[in-house]
Amino acid sequence: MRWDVNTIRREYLNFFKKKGHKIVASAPMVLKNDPTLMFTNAGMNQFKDVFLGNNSPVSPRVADSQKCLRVSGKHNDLEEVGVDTYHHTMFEMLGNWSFGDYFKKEAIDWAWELLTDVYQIDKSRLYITVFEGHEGDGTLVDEEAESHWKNHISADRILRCGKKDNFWEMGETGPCGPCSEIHIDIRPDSDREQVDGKSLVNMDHPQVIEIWNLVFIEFNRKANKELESLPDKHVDTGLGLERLAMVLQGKQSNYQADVFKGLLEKLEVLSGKTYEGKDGKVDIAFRVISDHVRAVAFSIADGQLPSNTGAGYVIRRILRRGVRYGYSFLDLKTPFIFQLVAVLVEQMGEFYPEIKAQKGLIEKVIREEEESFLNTLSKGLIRLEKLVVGSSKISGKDAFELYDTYGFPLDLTQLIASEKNVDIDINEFNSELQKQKSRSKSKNVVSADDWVIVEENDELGFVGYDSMEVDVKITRYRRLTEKGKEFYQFVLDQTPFYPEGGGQVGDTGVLLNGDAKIGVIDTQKENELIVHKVTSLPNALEGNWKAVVNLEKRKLTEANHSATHLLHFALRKCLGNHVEQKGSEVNHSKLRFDFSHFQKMSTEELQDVEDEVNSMIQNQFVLEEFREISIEEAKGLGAMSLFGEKYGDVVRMIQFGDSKELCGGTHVQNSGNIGRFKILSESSVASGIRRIEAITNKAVFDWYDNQVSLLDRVRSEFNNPKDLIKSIETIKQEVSSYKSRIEKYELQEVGNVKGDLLNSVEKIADLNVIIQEVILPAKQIKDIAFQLTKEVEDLFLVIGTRESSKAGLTVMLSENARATSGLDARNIIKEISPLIKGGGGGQDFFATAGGKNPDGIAGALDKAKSMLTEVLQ
RNA sequence: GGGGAUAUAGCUCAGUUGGGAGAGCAGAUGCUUUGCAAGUAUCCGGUCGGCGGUUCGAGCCCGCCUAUCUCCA
Repeated sequence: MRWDVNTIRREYLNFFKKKGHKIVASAPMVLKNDPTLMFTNAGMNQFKDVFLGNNSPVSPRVADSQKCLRVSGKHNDLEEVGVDTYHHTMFEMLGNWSFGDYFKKEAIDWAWELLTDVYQIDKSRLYITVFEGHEGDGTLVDEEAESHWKNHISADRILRCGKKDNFWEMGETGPCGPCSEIHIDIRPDSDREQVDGKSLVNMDHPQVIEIWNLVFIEFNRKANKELESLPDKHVDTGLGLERLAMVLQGKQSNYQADVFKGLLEKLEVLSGKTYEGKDGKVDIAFRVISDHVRAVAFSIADGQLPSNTGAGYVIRRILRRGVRYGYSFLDLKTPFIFQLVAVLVEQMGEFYPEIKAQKGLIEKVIREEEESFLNTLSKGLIRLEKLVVGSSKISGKDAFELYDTYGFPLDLTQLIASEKNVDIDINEFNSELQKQKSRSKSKNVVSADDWVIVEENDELGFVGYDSMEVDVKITRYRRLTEKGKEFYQFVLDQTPFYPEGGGQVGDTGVLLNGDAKIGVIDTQKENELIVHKVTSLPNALEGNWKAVVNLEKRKLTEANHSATHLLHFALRKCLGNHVEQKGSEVNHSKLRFDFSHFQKMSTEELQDVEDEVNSMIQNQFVLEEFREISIEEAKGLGAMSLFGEKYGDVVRMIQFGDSKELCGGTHVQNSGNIGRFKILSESSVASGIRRIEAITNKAVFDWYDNQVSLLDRVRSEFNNPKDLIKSIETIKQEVSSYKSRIEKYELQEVGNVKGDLLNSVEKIADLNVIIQEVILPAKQIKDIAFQLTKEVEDLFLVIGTRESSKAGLTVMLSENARATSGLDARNIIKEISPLIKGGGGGQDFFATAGGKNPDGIAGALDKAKSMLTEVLQ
């Protein structure tokens, strides 16, 4: 095939390279530094700062192929993808940019040249749209663009369109401008003769579609909604690679092009079904799955594992949608999506080396995720079956419980319900969802009074990187009520106390002024304010105070914090770069570190990580602190930054050896000061996220001391053997052999007692009566009673037993005994148990009682006997 | 961070108001068969996640842990 997708991409980039463009790599699809956006959803994302003027471009002319992900927005709700043949979650956007360099003429000329000359697209199928102007904005028809187009195409193929389609804005405010789109009509000639393609432009026709959007950024939208002309005008274009491939390969649907062909073929093999390219559920399933596997695989390659939060949750939902369609319509009930990864790597691995490099990880993660979801599904199906049986309606509450507790998707519930002609109360479902949302929001209530100003003064904030003791003034205070208890909060003009942040706990310490002494029990940040929590108010707040940090705790905390950095580094080294910090908590006694990783760490891995950290400690790396460094510089040096953290332009970077992290916390001066590092546990906090808890410094030595003394005690309990393990194994073996021997003897004992009881049978009327006191544990008396009732007909059994100061009674009546006597075991127990000062109960044939008067057993047995003789007379 | 759920034989799961721990599959053995697949009969297999409490008696009720799943933020 002449125009396979890799050739199309290469030719595009080559074309613009020849026109003086710098070819740049695709930015990651998963964004980590933009709070407004989770995923790259357009080619221009990585140049946002250039358009905003915050950053200068690497070159005035740039071109690339950008991987993008869209899961929401116009025409691109996740639930719509796969239903038609031309929308995707993940797609590649070819783009060329001019930053204050060329403008409309070149952009238009080159677009035309590339499409018609290089790609040889039939000119008679192309249509152009230009902006028609907007009165409110004071913008006019984009005659400039129109006149350039007229050099290539006849005027009757150029349409003027409105603001909705042909005026691009980045946001409420900011850079914007008119755009000009190239549309193509790929319908068969017979259709084209009947209906003019021009009339179908921008009409959502699947075969008359936009392929290239050229945006001319020439205005800035101000906050008052007015437009001002930009001094530097930019070009931003986007050409969808998948659509282009469809056009150049002469196909009617993106999914018929080679981009998806391999995936669909593999899926046909896996499912034994055939993709026909129509609108049936089976075909939709084919499209959904082949689309979603791309999105998921690339996200994982970008380091975003499926999880239960944020971007990871979006990825999980995409993958599960794929599984769901395979499950429902292709009858694929075992993991299958992971098997498509190899096809994807084969096809795209050359241009996107990240998926090739991480193929194994991607397959493993997808497979595990599929398995766990299929498990969830099958459990949910069973529950749903039970709900549907004999009912014409599923309540919203039940549907919500399935969804919320068992993770069973609503659409599957709906699907199954509709198959069985059962209704679901969606309104109730939604209101349950709403309740769940508000439950999650409610927090524990803390009430604070207004601030009271003590002394007007500047508040300089934290100075505790360098000093642990500082002369300070209290500038203000307020009262705080927390769970019914009263506290006070102080703000100081400057403070050596580290406020909780970056996982590190707030400092504790004291404030001193002459004889006055206030204990600071916690330090926290409230926006930019550092507040010190104390339990009581001194007589006078004014004057000069000395703020003294609890040095011992701070030092231990620092050792744990620095160790956390080394741990992070060691984990990435031993497990791979998919490891990322997901949370941490560091105090003076231990450290806790949560990170992304897809499976339980093995003992060996834990040992490797621990060894790596300890060797970094032994290397005695001197702390290198870059207190004020630009974020670009820090990243250029390879500093680790955290997802979800907000960083300013100037950051602080902490380095020990090769470990470099952006961090505001406090650290030891030399990694050697950490002393020693020991992992105590490795566990899971959510799927895909593991937690390590560890200790350092003195705590490690204490831990070893405890272990050694424990071992010593164990050793001495075994009389200090040469081989302790062997001794333990021997003892274990002996115990189990004694256990089985004891059981044998007990069985014999039970047999003996049973024999004695059988010998004591007394005939009263037609009943075989056994009334005896024996010495056996309660459990065995029960066994005997059940055995005897099978072996002895017409049994009337009452057994008493004593164990130290406790007494027990057991009554067993055969069916016949109950019938003849009219007695109930429960009644007998009720009558006789007071004699042993106790009570009990049971069933009609078997009842037990316990009491604390063993001396009453004889009387109780007599009474039982007389109850029997009385009713028989 | 918060809500909900689950934990019983090697595996998948039942277990009624608290009253003698079960099924299917897997495993062992015998029979059947030239052999396999299958059939058939018998057997083995359990700290009912852990700790504590209530009770005459707890797999079941209560409390606290641990692990896993799931939804929300």
